[in-house]
Amino acid sequence: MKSEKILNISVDCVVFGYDINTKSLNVLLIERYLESKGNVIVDDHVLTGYHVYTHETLDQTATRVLKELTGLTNQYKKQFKAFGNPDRLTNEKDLLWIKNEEFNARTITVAYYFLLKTEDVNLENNKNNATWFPINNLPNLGFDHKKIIQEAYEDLKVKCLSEPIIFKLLPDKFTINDVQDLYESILGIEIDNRNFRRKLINKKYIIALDEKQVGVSKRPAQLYMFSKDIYDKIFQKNYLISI
Amino acid sequence: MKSEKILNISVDCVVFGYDINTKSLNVLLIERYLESKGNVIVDDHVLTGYHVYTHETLDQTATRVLKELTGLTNQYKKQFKAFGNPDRLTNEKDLLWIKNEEFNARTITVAYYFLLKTEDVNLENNKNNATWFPINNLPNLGFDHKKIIQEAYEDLKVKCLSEPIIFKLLPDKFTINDVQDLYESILGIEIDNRNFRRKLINKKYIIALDEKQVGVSKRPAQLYMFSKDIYDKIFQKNYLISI
DNA sequence: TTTATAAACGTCATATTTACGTTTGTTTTT
DNA sequence: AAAAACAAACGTAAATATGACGTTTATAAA
Repeated sequence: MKSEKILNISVDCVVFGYDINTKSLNVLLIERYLESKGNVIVDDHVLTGYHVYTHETLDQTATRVLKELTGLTNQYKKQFKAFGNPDRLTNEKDLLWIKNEEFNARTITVAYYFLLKTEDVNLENNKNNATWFPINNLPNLGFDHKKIIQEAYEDLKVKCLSEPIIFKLLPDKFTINDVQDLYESILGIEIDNRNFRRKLINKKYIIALDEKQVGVSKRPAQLYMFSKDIYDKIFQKNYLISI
Repeated sequence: MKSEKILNISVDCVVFGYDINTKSLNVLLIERYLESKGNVIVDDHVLTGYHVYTHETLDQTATRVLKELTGLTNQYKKQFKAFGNPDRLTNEKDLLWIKNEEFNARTITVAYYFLLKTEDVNLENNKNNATWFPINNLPNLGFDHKKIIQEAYEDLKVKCLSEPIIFKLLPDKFTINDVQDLYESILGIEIDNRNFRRKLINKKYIIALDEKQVGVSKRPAQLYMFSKDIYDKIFQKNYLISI
């Protein structure tokens, strides 16, 4: 680690990963553990984050934090909100933790979320006991990180309806049902398969490959890919007012 | 002004105001002026903003900044992005200004935008020479405020298509054509009046009043209002996937 | 009373959505 | 080799929404 001045500002990262096998939208959390004189004082989970170095952009901090946690670079990243209430880190456990780690309780954090595939992350021998948790079954969370995750999730829900970010959570080659399963996971709704299928297949930027699933125990499904190039050409501007 | 510690974090506010008479979407800017030994060194415009006090939430800072500028409270406010690149305030003029005002060049700013009506703001005897500028005809801007305004505007463009925030820019009682004019101003497009009219009138939350325009030199138009209550009931969730 | 003009209404073709039923192609079982 | 199981894939008809226009109407001003 370079020795570098830090600002009283941090970046926290909500790492969303989709597990295509279990059809589960997960969040990557690290363990926060502190004991004193044999007593466990803090034992919960938090988002991964770090202070912003003086020479860094906020985006660079986020990228660095993700890389240190997962080894991954070039993943979809979105800055979605800054959190800076004076009372955001003032519960008892957090204050003990802050004292131990020697940072300032009034830290403003700029929160990002990442979208990636759980299968791309190797969690073996990671130092922070990083673990995936289903978005609907989160553990006890420290600081105000429950709120941060919730707001990230809300942003994701809204955004996936109007932008093709869903494909960031899927492998390059996917089936129509994969996409439907993912929408259902994120939104918590059921979608009619026949209508969804037709809608998606009719998109110019959803491209059928000369490939099918392999190793499945039922009729193997057609594989598709998403073409960002075609998408960008079509959607210069779609001014549909749908209030 | 209370004497209060400040953090190395500021809030900048993009104040959007719609002038229903000139049909112009405007941004409220203040003058930045500095001379030294008779020479004008800095003379341009900037957003209004201020450092975050240690006791304040970011939202409170934004509210305070708007109040000091316009006297208004309870206006629509949205935190849309944090800007914190190390080089964001490093051009020559900005450095001179920063030196003069004695603040730190590495200031991270959390940017908000407000939506209100120009007519609600009284600009007489305001200290900062605050002036409205049409969004499409902005003056020279200091710091990275041009970029901040552009990003606010992009966010507004996207958001006004899917959320009824447009009514925050209009008086409580408006005509259908007022709404169309505003959409056209914001989006820079032309909309078919007959189709727009039908679409809007069919919304349950657009309520015809027992009132018409007064003092117009043509057939006076029917006045409508927007009902947030009805809107919220209808749009618990509208899961239309429109990627 | 007429005229000018913006407000307001109407129509039709096409596209999209919703709500279902049916067929097909694999793998697995018999 | 045939049958069964089942998800993948296709189909259809009604309802709703959209896009592109033409027409009528109410009011103020002439």
